[in-house]
Amino acid sequence: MRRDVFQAIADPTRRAIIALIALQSLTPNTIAENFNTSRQSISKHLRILTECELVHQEQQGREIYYSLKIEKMKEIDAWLEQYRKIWETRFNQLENVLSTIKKQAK
Amino acid sequence: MRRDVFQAIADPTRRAIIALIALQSLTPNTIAENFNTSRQSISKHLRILTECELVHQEQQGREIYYSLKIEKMKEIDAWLEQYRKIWETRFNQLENVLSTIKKQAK
DNA sequence: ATTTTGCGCAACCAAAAAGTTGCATATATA
DNA sequence: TATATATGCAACTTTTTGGTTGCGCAAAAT
Repeated sequence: MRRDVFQAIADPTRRAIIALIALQSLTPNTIAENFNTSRQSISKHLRILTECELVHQEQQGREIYYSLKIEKMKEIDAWLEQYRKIWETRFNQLENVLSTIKKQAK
Repeated sequence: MRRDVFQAIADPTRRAIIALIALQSLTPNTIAENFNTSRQSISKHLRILTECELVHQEQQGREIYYSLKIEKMKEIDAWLEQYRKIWETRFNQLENVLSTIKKQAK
């Protein structure tokens, strides 16, 4: 059972859940109301998100509030960093080319 | 058949392929040499990456060179942006709290 | 011209994932 | 106390995915 952040965000429903609980804690039922799927399937997605340590649970009476562990999202950001470097370099190279052309035009 | 960038990067082999061809174009055979899986399975991953428009193919005789379309990676970056805003805001809030504590300490 | 090489594609298979159904458990409420 | 509500969990089904095998085709090498 692969269980990492990349796997977690691969599913569109999970990305939508992430977006929902990014700013406020919500219960499974409330989350499920936003989708046209069953509570149980949302529950399953929440379990996966929990296993990936992407969400935090807080029991309050018989309700469980789920919220996003935003720090975990930084893992994706960190992975992306290497590619960000590449596209920035390419952009700079393009800039150099453009400025060279400019100079030659004078 | 869902086919988006998030689905593409969900598989560790595909992430490794992306890393491999990020800086230089490679043929399927060369890519496959870096893994202990068959050429065909790599070929299949390349097809998925192509369908997601994450890679670019360039035929050269009977060889096909694959390279990363780095711009596509920016889609992930764009998606991440909304969460980056959140964690930066939270950091600033923490900063405010800390500076308030500092002031009170004086 | 024949053989080898690089590749994609389709068919198949096993494993995993997504969703459903049914239940158990704990907390509220009447 | 009996009932309703919120939830997790396990079993089952269907769909998707990753991988293999076996082709066919075109380009290179012999």
